[in-house]
Amino acid sequence: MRKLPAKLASQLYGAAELIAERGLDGTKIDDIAEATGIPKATIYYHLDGKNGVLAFLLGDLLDLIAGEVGVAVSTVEDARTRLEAAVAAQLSVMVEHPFLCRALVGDLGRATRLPDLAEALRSAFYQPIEKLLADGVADGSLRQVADPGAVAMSVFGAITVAGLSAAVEGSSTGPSADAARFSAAICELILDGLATPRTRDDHESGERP
Amino acid sequence: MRKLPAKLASQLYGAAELIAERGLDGTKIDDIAEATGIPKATIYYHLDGKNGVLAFLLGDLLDLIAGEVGVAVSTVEDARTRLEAAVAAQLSVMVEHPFLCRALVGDLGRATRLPDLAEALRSAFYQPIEKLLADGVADGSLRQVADPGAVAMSVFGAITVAGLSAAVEGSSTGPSADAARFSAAICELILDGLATPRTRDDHESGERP
DNA sequence: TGAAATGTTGTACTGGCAGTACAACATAGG
DNA sequence: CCTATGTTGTACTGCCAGTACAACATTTCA
Repeated sequence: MRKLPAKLASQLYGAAELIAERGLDGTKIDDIAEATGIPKATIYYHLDGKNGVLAFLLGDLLDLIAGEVGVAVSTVEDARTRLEAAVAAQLSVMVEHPFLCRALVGDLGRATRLPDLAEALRSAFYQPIEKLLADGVADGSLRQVADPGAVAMSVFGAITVAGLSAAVEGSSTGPSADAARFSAAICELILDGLATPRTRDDHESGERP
Repeated sequence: MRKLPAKLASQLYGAAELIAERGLDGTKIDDIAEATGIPKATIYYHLDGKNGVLAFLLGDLLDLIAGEVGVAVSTVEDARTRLEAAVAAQLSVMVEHPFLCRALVGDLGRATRLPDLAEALRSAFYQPIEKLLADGVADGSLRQVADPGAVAMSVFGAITVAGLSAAVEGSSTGPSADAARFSAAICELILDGLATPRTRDDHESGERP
């Protein structure tokens, strides 16, 4: 069931929009066959049914994200700069694959129940961030926080939800402009915060009860 | 659908864990009937099938969240303080209803395709935040940002994903401790940001001596 | 009280669709 | 040319959501 021929793989992408639009449940195997031009029997020959189709498509997306983020993160810059690059990379891949992102969010439950995908999700989205935050504390470019795990999860949420919303909504300005806009907004938020300077000073004397 | 009798409503909650665990697809109507003690025919008499069950459960959760957050937001404090209260309120409801939260995230696609729920989702989660950010700029307790919509979406993501993860993971310390921990982490992040003070000065020309 | 309205439930059935079985056909490569 | 492996049409199976409906229960109110 592994190593799908390249031709079939590319045809399969034709199913992404369908799945994004109606969800996997609302999509019949015969619809997928028709939309992709791959006969039903052939789909079953290579893939493990509907879930297999989803797993293939999303696995690809996650690999792509993990790859781009991986590149963005492996520079010699300080962690803060790499964090900005990682945010931009993740958003850019997401915005360029709106159908896959919509399929992902729409069938998130299924995706997390497919063992490989659950792990791929984690390593594409969450882990790079967790690591960057730790690096940042080490190299002094990011603040030490009280609960790094919880903060990493929130940062992950901020980026991912923004990315999904960008992917879902589409835009007038084109994908790369979108990615840049969201990326700037997220970095502004997670790096500088929303408190006005006055309020910030109130806090710096004593950390918290 | 008409108004479900209170007794049935309370029994229906027995289905939440099932749905959270296996997803709505993996849950047969007969399983729901057995788990709740409500005969299948009765379920169909009152509700619109499986989706109806999900819609009822999630609708309830969203109302609860919207309600608590609504209370937290309607004080006379400044927007920043109210934002902290709203975060705490949302997390506390989420952590207290882990099964419903897991069902929500697992069947997010379905949920967003159920018209009432899509709107309820938006008004429970996103809108209060959007409003608070605007209020904060007005009353000076929060910074003006370049792209308020994108920032609101990210804040929404930070809170919601953290809440979901708290709900999914469960905890050793008990629900209210969890909510407090995450709430503190999120506020630290979205109010003060992660950049070290040195780096912050690089950005805001005349802010601090 | 009694009878109509409304709700409750068991049982039996239907239809749609995922997944399977398999045979016929194609193609590659050794 | 013969065997491996891949491709595809067709026909079938089994599961399960949803429906139909009749029998029974409870509430309402005249």
